[in-house]
Amino acid sequence: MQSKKTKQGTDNSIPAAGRPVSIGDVARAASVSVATVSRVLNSPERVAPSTAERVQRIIEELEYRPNHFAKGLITRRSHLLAIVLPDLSGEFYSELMTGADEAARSLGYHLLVNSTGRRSASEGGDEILGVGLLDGFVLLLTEPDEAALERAANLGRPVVIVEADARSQGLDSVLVDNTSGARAAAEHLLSATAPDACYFVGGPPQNHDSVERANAFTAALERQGHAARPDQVVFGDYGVAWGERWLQHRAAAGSASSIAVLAGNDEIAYGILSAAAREGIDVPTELRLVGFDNSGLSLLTRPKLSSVRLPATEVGAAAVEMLIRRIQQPDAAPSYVMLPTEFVPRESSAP
Amino acid sequence: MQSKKTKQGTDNSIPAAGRPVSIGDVARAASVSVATVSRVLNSPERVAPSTAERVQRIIEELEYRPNHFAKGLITRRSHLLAIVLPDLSGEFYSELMTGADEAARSLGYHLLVNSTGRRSASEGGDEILGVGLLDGFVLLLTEPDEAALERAANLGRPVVIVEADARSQGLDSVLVDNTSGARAAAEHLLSATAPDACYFVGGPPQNHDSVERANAFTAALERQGHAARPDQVVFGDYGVAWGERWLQHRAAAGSASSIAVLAGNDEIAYGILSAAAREGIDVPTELRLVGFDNSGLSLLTRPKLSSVRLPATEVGAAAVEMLIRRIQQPDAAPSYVMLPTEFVPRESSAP
DNA sequence: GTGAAAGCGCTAACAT
DNA sequence: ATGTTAGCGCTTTCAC
Repeated sequence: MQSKKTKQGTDNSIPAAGRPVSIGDVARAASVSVATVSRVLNSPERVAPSTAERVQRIIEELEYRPNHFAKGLITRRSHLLAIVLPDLSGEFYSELMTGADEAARSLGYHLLVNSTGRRSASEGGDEILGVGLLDGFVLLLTEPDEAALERAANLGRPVVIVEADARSQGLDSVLVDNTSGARAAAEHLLSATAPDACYFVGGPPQNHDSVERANAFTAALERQGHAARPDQVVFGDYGVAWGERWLQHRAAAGSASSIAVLAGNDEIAYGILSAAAREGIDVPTELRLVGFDNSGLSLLTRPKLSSVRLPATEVGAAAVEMLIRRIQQPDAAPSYVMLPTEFVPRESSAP
Repeated sequence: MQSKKTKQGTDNSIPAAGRPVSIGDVARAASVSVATVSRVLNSPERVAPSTAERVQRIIEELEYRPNHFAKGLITRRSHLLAIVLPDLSGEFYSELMTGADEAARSLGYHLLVNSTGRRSASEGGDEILGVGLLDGFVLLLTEPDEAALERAANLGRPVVIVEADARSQGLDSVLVDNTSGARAAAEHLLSATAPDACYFVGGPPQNHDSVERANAFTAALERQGHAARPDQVVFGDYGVAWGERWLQHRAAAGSASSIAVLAGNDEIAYGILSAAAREGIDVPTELRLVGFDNSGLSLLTRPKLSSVRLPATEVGAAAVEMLIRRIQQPDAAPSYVMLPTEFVPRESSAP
């Protein structure tokens, strides 16, 4: 306000002190209209090369930076995306975020990462969704949650769901296919170990991924004509201690040798590995072992841990790409992408 | 545009279809002026309780959501913050982000996390800094980089620097004090092991943290009247293999027993631990071991790894709090915070 | 306590 | 190819 009155200097092409340089300042300095400056910025082909160049020079001289609030007020676009997840830690999430961030950047968007603390992603979402400056959301649901999906669908904004099938709500979704990698891992083990000596030591029995991995394992045995015994497919949790416990138990029963194990994740595998070392069971000659997740841990262990790689960066990238596509074509049919996991052989499962 | 013409229904208190509900729609429905609605939203105490309540009800009925572009156009505030870091992965970063995110949320802000890929945080910053919708930035610099700091200072926007002292540029900064934790760890080792049998197996010699940790270690020995021999303080890299190499080397020389080791990070410690297991050296009875970073790894190993905890969440929270303070008081004197690391005793270093 | 009106900086018709 | 002008939705004096 006052800056209007306190304008100093006689050259009115120089903007008033204090106030940031506006498109009007540029227009005045370049002796063109604001519309032309706007065109130089947004559709340079529609302005004469000579003017474009001159305006551009002034823009740089004045260090003009467009006001995105004003721009967004009209375009209703911020080029800001949010990815909402339950937790920021964990290798899977950070890789996913990296992939998402890269995809966003390469498509001219920026990514707002938001953890919801302990609460469900959709709940926390409500909060961030309120921001209103965001063009769309990637929602990561850890537990399938129909209510959460519904809320997401009623957001009135573009949303992509990760780790849950949201087709029922007409939303785009991207999922991880545990089956492909688990199958490959199981077949790898079966290539040198009899089906009745193969084991799956899984994570929580309620966990969706855990069950999917188990099923792929069971199916692989079945394809060899072997119906898995109950003790061949067991569940526990995703911790090291469970893996240790499992192996100790088998060792005590004298049946921890000449076997092959697919673990529900790398931590379980690590537990099995260290317990085996303590029991004097050699990996991989006496016990062949494959983890899951292909975490950093799998490179640390001796022997190095074979594992199944999750398509984390790909998931992030795919989600963002789908989101941007939806922003640009709000009425396109919902798409559904399933990204494969991949068996990564290392020392711990060598035949 | 066309929605203006296609307004249906005779009750003109009902907003035209298609267009989002605006403050004007609310005003009309409540038979007040837009100014009053604005007041209800921003300074309810300045409006009569009865009107406030009525307006509030209409707001909810209509599910009115303020347009933050319009709001920001005037207030020049988005309540959006960005934290720019070189990499999204790593436990330290994710904890830091969690702390930052929580602090931001609790102060009414939202956090935009941005990785700069391989490039320096300040470089990548330029990109995101251009966004213009952001109220301020937390910049994480891994390598001290005077040029980057200068650019950050000339941003013309609130910035807080993490992991680098930016007082020279008049910027707020928050740092990790390696010394406190390293000192405590060293003293813990010295409490039961002679100074000439204590070792520091560090990370890269160029790394600032690495050197700080080494210096604190050396100083602790000195306080016991012992000047560290060259072989007592060595540098390598931050990998497992370096730890293994170091221990194997000592074992080959027959001097890997009855010693105490402070490792430059947990991975080095893990390397030392597994090599020790292979050499038949018991931890902690023959070799007392402390890691650094207090990573997830330290809970996985057997025995569990003593380590030094980095104040990751605290750093994130402090940075965001400082940033918000600066946004609110742009002319306050630059502050400088140093957060202590903390020794966490576990099994691997038990006397 | 409330309303009228003037912008904030920009884009997008519509003219020329 | 360029200029004029009318808003976008909101906050904020300034009156009343």
